[in-house]
Amino acid sequence: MYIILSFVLLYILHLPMSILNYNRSNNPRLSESQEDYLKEIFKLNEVNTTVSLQDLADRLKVKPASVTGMMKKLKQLGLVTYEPYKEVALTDVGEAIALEVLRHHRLLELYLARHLNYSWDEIHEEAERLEHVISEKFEAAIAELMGHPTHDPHGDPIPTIDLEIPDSPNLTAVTAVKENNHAIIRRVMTQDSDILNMLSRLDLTIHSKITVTGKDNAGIRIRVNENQYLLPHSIARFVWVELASNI
Amino acid sequence: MYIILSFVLLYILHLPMSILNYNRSNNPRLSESQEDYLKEIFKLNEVNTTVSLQDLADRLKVKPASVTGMMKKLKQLGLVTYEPYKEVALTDVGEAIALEVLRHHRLLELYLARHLNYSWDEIHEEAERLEHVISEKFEAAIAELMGHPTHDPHGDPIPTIDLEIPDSPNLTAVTAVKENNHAIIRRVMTQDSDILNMLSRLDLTIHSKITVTGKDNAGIRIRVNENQYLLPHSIARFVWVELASNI
DNA sequence: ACCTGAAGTTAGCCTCTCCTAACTTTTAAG
DNA sequence: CTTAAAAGTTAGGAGAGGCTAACTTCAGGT
Repeated sequence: MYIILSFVLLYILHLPMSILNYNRSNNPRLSESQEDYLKEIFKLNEVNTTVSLQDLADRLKVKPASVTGMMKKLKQLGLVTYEPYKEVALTDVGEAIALEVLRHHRLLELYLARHLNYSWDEIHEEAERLEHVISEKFEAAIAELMGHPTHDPHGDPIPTIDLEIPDSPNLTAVTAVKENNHAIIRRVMTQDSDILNMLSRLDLTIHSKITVTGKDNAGIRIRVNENQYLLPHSIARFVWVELASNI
Repeated sequence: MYIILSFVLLYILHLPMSILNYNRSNNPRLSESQEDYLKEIFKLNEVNTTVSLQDLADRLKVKPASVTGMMKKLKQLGLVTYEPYKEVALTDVGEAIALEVLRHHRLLELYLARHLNYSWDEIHEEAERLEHVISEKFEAAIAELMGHPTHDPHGDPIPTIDLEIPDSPNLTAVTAVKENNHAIIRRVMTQDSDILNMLSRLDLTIHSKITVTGKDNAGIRIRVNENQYLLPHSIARFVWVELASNI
């Protein structure tokens, strides 16, 4: 009864229905698996133009057959668009849910680092489990406590409460920086704890100031705090920087 | 290989195997359901002499048939003792796991209250979901941050790292306090948020000092901070106090 | 000692998410 | 333009954890 009334009210007020969809608490509660699928589709979509089921299967560590099955279910729920043998994409509602989960994840990563003394190679795994179970109240509480931060400890943007992705500075791959140029590390696009751990042992973390001193086919040579390091391509490819004129 | 070596080492050193069992990280990872069953058996066992499957079914909001099924599984895993048509009890390993989950729960409740401004009627539900997914590191971090507390916001004891239940003061049911006697509230044995919410609106919370001013069959009359209230039996029965000679 | 109702069990079924194996469609290389 | 490899689908099944309905066992009151 109240539900019907709400719809009538919405119609009278000419409000877009979509604002309802974007409020996660109004959506049917999804399983953790389903949230993971949506989140992964979103992340792949940021990198690739098109999302293949194979990629999805690799990232989620399941077999392609399982992905096909889940895509049918998510389509049924109106969260993805998909036809057999075609690529997948999120609907607006699906994307909203993905962003909500991503917001939880990244807020949690920052919270763990700032308030519970986690190092940046430990936060991902813990946030991966917590992101599905925290309430809106928990989300609001930590966001408030941290002053509504815009980026997590890896430099990844944290979706706002309205599920917008905040602007990031214009970034360059560190591998593309010219010799003798200065730069500030702004984003490290991996969650591999060995790599993160190694980077921080070299004093390389978000906001570190570096100078590129040379490049060869082994990797890229940089100076940080008076120290010289060779950053192999296998690691350098994850590091994104903001160019700086001086240092 | 290393595993075999560890066992050999244990044998040489004559260490009891059981110390391994008591370390949860060495136990096979249980499902959230299984953890909930163990926790509930433990809590029922604290109150009743014997744990019936019916009680368990009620507490877990599940049908008795499901409990029978799970008991078989937990027995298989060596976590409970049980024969058809007989009562259930935890084994030492089962109890250790129950205490570990309870420790997570109660530490989380206190953490939410102290650090994220949750009121005591909101903490239980959130902790109920988080308790299963936090790591040992998370547990250690919040325990450390709070100075290894012994009791949660409802006055329930928090099992120590070694899974011992800390001593609590000798408590009396508030309904058993004599007229004109003083007492301090030390434990409120319910998680019902309506009741908790109502109590805190009356300034009744852990460590509140009260005086019993009268009793009749509607309930018990008390004074708190110059205010007089009637506490109905339906609520008073959850409140446990420490007797105080003066106030 | 018996009977009845409560407590507990069993069998069979459901949904969820994953799997394998065999198949079909798409794509890209020659 | 053909064709083989890659990508995706289908069918059938596993196991976890619920359920209902029908059954068995137990325990208390007369």
